[in-house]
Amino acid sequence: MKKVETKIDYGAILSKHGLSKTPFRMELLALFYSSNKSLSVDDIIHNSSNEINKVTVYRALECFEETGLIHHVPGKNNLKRFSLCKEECAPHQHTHNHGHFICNECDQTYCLEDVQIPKLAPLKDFTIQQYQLTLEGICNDCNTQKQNILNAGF
Amino acid sequence: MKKVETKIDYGAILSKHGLSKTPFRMELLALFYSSNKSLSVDDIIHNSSNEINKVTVYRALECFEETGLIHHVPGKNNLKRFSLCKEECAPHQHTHNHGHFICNECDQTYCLEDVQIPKLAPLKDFTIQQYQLTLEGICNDCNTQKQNILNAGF
DNA sequence: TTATGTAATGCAACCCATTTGCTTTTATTT
DNA sequence: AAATAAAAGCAAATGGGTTGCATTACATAA
Repeated sequence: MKKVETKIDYGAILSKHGLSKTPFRMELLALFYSSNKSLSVDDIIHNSSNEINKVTVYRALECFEETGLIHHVPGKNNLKRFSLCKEECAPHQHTHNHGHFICNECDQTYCLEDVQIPKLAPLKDFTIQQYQLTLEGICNDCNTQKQNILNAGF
Repeated sequence: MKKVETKIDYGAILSKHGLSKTPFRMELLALFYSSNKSLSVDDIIHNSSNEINKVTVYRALECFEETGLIHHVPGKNNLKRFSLCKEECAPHQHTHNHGHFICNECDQTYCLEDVQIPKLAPLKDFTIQQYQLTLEGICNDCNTQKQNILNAGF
């Protein structure tokens, strides 16, 4: 069976969200689409084909988030991390009802699209606006890596 | 009915955890025991009776956490916050299965001891070590404060 | 396609929480 | 009280993130 190549028009997506389609932003969007992991500013800088200023990265991420393209996820070490919004998110109104997984080995954050957060009863002392579920542990990438090291004979 | 005054021997607690009982650490421990909120480094410095160096605070918090006296909680603005461990926590092995509430008004973090996180089924791609539920919204302190301002006639 | 307003980039410098190295002081142990 | 270990203090560094401003690239309409 032939695999369907879905070509994504990143330029169109940017335009639709009122953003200029610059080379860097095209590449950044592509990077988000091609990664199942979240991205930090460092990840982005290291994965860019051209030298890119960190301020530019921060500002692009800010715009992307404001227009509903990406959302920030909880991260290790007080580090900013962002993931693609799979569902349609309105600008300034992200509604992500999924959990997140943080790997204690590689500090990566994954979105758990299929882990829904259970509805909560209202609390006496607090007005809840939103809530999130964060799991911590070891991701498969790191697990298999460790396994390989063990098998190598240590 | 007479309220039972439970006098806590902070010195004994420190010793039990292998820590020297210095004036500052005694006071710090007392501060944690007397607060139902989490504490930031700033909170601690402002609530200390003597001038205290921030490095000292950071290192005390580190020790306290390592020995299982306190645990760090998720905080607003990438700020470190800590809360007393109510349950017994082993050193290097905190097991807090309760939720946390972050107030978007005062940036305070509260431990929700009575909000248990529902057990999760194991995940295919991840080994879960622990998980936490973080709520966001407005705490009662801030709510009533706002109410008072409204009632004042604005 | 060229002019023009707007958005994006780059650079330097800054902010501020947290960390590190090292010395001095204080607490604990013998 | 002396010796040892832990904690506190100080100065300086680290590093993620931000701001102001000048420059360049993009988008739109003439």
